[in-house]
Amino acid sequence: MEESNQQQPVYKSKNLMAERTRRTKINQRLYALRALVPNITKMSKATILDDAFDYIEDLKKQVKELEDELVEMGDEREEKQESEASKWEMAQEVQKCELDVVVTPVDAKTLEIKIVCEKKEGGFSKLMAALGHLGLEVTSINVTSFRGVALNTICVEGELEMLKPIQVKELLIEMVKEHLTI
Amino acid sequence: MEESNQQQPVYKSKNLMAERTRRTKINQRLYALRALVPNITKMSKATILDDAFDYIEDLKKQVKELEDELVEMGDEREEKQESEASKWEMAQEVQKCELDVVVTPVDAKTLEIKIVCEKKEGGFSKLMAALGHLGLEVTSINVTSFRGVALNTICVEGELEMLKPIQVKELLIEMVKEHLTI
DNA sequence: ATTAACACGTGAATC
DNA sequence: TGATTCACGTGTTAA
Repeated sequence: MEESNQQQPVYKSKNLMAERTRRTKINQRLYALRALVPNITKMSKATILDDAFDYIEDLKKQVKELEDELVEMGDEREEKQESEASKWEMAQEVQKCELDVVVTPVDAKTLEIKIVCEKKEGGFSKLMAALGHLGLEVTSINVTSFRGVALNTICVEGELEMLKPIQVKELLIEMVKEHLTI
Repeated sequence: MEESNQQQPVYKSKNLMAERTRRTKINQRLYALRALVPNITKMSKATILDDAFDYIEDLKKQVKELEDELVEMGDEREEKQESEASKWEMAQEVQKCELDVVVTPVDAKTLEIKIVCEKKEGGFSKLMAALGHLGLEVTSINVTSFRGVALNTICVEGELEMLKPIQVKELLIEMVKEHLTI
């Protein structure tokens, strides 16, 4: 119950409202800051600032560590890529060939390979070895031969980021030319 | 010039000093915070808090991005390590393996061979080579592998007068034990 | 002279 | 109760 006869304080300063809004503003920012900082110990103005300080230092440290770790990994990654690239270059020598090799990507890790070639003693083994050497894991094979012609359907899985179907095809053509077609 | 008769203010509150130290404390933290934050626009209390807020948000964002990037790289790295490790483990496990080799005569010249064994790098090639060495011509192969276990169904033709199914089986078991089970 | 920002002392509330 | 913390109104100062 508010009484009508209560004193209305008379304010001398003109900047009263300005000061009020200023304080409100500061407090708002302060509380916003508090909301942003986890692990608040005490909700005091001083401690809020203190925790914010520590938190910023923590974040700075984290950023620095993560950046260091990242460049480190980046270096390793580049090294690996480079080594694989050189491997790849070695195997890159490709000639034209009129064999029937079809490489079809199934999904991100799987290729379907169809090869029609002349059947040769030991050739199939070498084909398997070649696929293994490319880092491709054979998950399924179906081979039938008739009258000296072999029909190979092979499913392989592997890291295909660096091994595009067309490249696999060219490698296989070379392989087949060299070892299988005779 | 200070006069000796100037009024010394009389303070009513007892918490005057406490309040003074409190304000000093808050201001110290505030200035410390300001020193920690780069790109200060205006040196006002409100703006200091505001800039600190934005800065923390910025740092949080940076940390998150870096972490994501790192996790991504970490996954790739782990995958590679894991693949190589599994390869290594597979290559190391030589002894323990229960084989399942079934040799069934189809006709006078044809055998159907079923082999269930652990999948090994290059093992399949050796199996093919071994069959060739036995004078058996492979006319049909079907291989599927799942979780490191390979299921081979092979049809071979050859001169079987001297090569009974049971002998082929024993030879294959030995062969698989020696080269395939890994 | 107007304004924005600040420090101060004080009363009140909280623990 | 004392000790802390806060909000408030005010005076002051620099732009």
